[in-house]
Order: sequence, then structure tokens, then C-alpha cells
Amino acid sequence: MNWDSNDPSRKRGYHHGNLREALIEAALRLIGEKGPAGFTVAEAARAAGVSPAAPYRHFRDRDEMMADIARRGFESFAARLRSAWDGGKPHAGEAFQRVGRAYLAFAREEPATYSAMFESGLSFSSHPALHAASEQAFAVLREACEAVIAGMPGPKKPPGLMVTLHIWAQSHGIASLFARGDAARRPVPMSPEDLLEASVLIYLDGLKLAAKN
Amino acid sequence: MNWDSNDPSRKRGYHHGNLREALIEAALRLIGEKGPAGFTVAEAARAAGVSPAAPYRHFRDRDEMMADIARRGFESFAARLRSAWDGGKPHAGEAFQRVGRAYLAFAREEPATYSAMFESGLSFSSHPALHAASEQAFAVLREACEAVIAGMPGPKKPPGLMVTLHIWAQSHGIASLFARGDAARRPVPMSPEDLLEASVLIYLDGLKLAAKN
DNA sequence: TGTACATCAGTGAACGCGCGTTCACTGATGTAC
DNA sequence: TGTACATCAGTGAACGCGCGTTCACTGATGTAC
Repeated sequence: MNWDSNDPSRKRGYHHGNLREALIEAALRLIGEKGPAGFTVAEAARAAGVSPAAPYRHFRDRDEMMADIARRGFESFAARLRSAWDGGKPHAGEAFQRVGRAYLAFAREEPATYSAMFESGLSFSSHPALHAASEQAFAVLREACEAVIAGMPGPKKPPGLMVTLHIWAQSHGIASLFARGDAARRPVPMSPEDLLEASVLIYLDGLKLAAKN
Repeated sequence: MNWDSNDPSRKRGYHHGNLREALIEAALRLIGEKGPAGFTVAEAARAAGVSPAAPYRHFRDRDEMMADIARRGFESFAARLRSAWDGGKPHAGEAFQRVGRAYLAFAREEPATYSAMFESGLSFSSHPALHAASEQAFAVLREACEAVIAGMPGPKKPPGLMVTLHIWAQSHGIASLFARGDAARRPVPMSPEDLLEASVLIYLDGLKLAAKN
């Protein structure tokens, strides 16, 4: 028996206690079911068990709520990539493949978040915090690519930005066509992880070839 | 002066004459402005200058209209890729690069169509005609990839399906991140065409390396 | 060539619905004294 | 320890709006004879 009024699991009456989080969770569930445009403030409020006006204590409007979801998405995406990279240990090649798998795992496990990040139509220019969070994620990819390039033999190193954009595009392409965890996934007779790993290995081989000459 | 009542440019009163096409054009304009979910039947009808009930003479419901737009999109996409490939003339390498540029050109020039095709959340399983049209487009990519593989030296040919999926993912990734002609494009300091061409060349080099051994 | 008529492709009014958002309000919480 | 009060985070009713879709209708078209 627990009578401690500080217990967060205790049923609160009038005050919800953690409504902001509950609304975002509910919104993600809705986005997962019906896409970024299918989410409504009213339905998120209903799912969280509060009145339709309550969300407006926490978000200025629907757009800000959407942007907040995407921003958090980029932040946790960046965190997962960073932890997969793990400073490039034990060596860049192995860590690099871990990052690729973490990319696909995110798209598969959090399709709603992923589509809020990449398919919600939010403009970076009007949401600076969103842009900054997305740059964080990009920075991890860049760090990993630069480390892989640095470890390559030969005198001619390819430009780091180009390689990062190539790797990003390939990961995003595979994630959004074949790995996403929702109805828009196109089934293919091989795992997205194998597909990505193979393409990255082939691409890096091509880079090494160019570096030799 | 033209009194010929068969002249299609003649102003028709009660009957529109080409409402189906006009509705699709209007819908594409709306999708371009607000994304696939931002398009409404009512607004498309308004843009075409007809009553809100008129579209229902041509489409069973909104979903069928959306699916029709995406299906036509895949068909014209396939046609453009096919004409860029042009049977692989004068040789596979050159034609292959043309296909890549055609892919990006489509995403840039028809962002609304592209997002209706790839981001509208339509399920292939409930729209067989849509699925078939998308397979047509994929078939062109596959044909081009197989031809490029066939022209490669060395005894070990890579599997055609894998290569096609790699090329598709890379093209789609670059198109949807960097080349799309709408607000969701992420600016990068190089042309998407150069980016795609470079990555494909590097990838093909990597494939050749593997074929040698 | 003229006419009757079936068919086609629109109209316009209406429906029920759910949305985003605002408003004045009130119950709960925490803090100063 | 007790109390007054400011602040916070909810309520619930209401608004105006635009949507998708249906309905009975009607004007225009084309064809058979």
C-alpha cells in the first residue's frame, strides 16, 4: 500500500502530472497509424484522457506540437547513432556498420517518429531548434565518415561532406523504402540491414580504388 | 472566329469537357503546396470551377482520386525513365547516367507527383493498379542495372536485384533529401545530379573490384 | 433534315462530423509569513 | 504548524469552419429513326 502523495504512479485527479509527455506519446501513436497529417490535437487529448483545451497549456498550437515531436525525434536519433558509433571503437569499420544498423533500427522501431522527422513537411527555417537537432544527428554521421576516410590507405582522400551525404542518402533511401515499420514499407527478399551493409562495403571499395590512383 | 462546337478550346457552359484532367491538375497543385494530406476534394473542385459534388462523377471517393494521381505518376515516371534509358544507347554507362538524371529531374519538376507516389501512405495491397504501375518503373531501373552488370568485366557478376535496390535507394535518398522541388529540400553545396553521379560511379567501381577477385 | 429520347455530367442544397482554438472558470499545489 | 494567497494546470462549453459525401434535380449531348 502506498499513501505517499509524491508517488508519481498515484492517480492524480484534476492535475495530470505528466501531460506533456502523455500527449506526445499519444500523438506518436496516431502518427504511426495515420501518418503525420493524420494526427489531431483533439484526438491526442482524448487519448491522454484530458479535455481538448488542455494541450494548449503545453503547446502554442498544433504546429508547435508537431515540431516538438520532430525535434525530440532528431535528438533521440542522434543519441542512438552516437551510442552506436561509440567513438569508433574498437575500429572505425566495425563501428561504422553499427551506425548503419542503428539507423535502420530507428526507422523500423519508431516509424512514427521517423516520418514526423522526414515527412511532416515542417520547414527548418521556421523551426530553428528542429534544424539544430537535425544537425546534431548529421554531425554523428559526419564524424563516422571522416574517421573511416582517415583510416583509408592511399594519398587521395575523398571529400568528407560528399561521402557523408552519400551514406546518408543510401541509409535514408533504404530506411524509407524497405525498412520502415509501417504500411508504406516495400517488401524485398532480403533484410534491409544486409542490403545497406552490402552497399556500404561496395561503396567503400570503390572509394579505396579511387584513392589508389 | 471559331464557331465550331467541336473545338475543345471553346468555352463550355454546363459541361466542363475535361473535368477529370482539370481535377487532377488542381489536386497536384494543392499537394505541391501542402503535401499529400493537404489536398481536399472540395478545394480541387473549387479550383476547377465546379461544384463540390462534381468530382464524384469521376472518382468514387477521395482515396480513389489520390490513388489515381499516384498511379499516373508512376506511369509517367516509368515513361521518362524508359525514354532516358533509350535501350541503353549508345552504351550502357552513358544511358545509365541519363536514367539517374531523369530520376532526379522528375523529383525536382514534379515534387507533388513524387510525394503522392512515395509519401501519401497509400497501400499497394489495396490498389493493384498502383502497384502494377510502380512495378513498371522498377522494371526500367532493373533493365538498366542488368545491362550495366552484363557489360562488366570479370567472372563474378553481382546479383541484379541487389544492385537495382541499391541504385534505387540511392536515387530515392538523394531525390527526397536534396533534390525535391519543395520546401522539404535540404540545401547542400553541390548539385544532386553531381552527388548521384559520383556515388554511382564509386559504387560501380566497387562492384568491378569485387568481380575481379 | 428533324425530332424524341436515353444518357451523361453537371448543380446546389443539405447532412453530420470533427477539427483547432478561445474563453471564463476552478480545483490543486506550493510558498511566504 | 497553520493560513492566506498566487500560480499552475486543468475543465467544459462554445465558436466558426471546412470537409466528404449524398440527393434529387436539370441542362447538354448524341443517337436512332
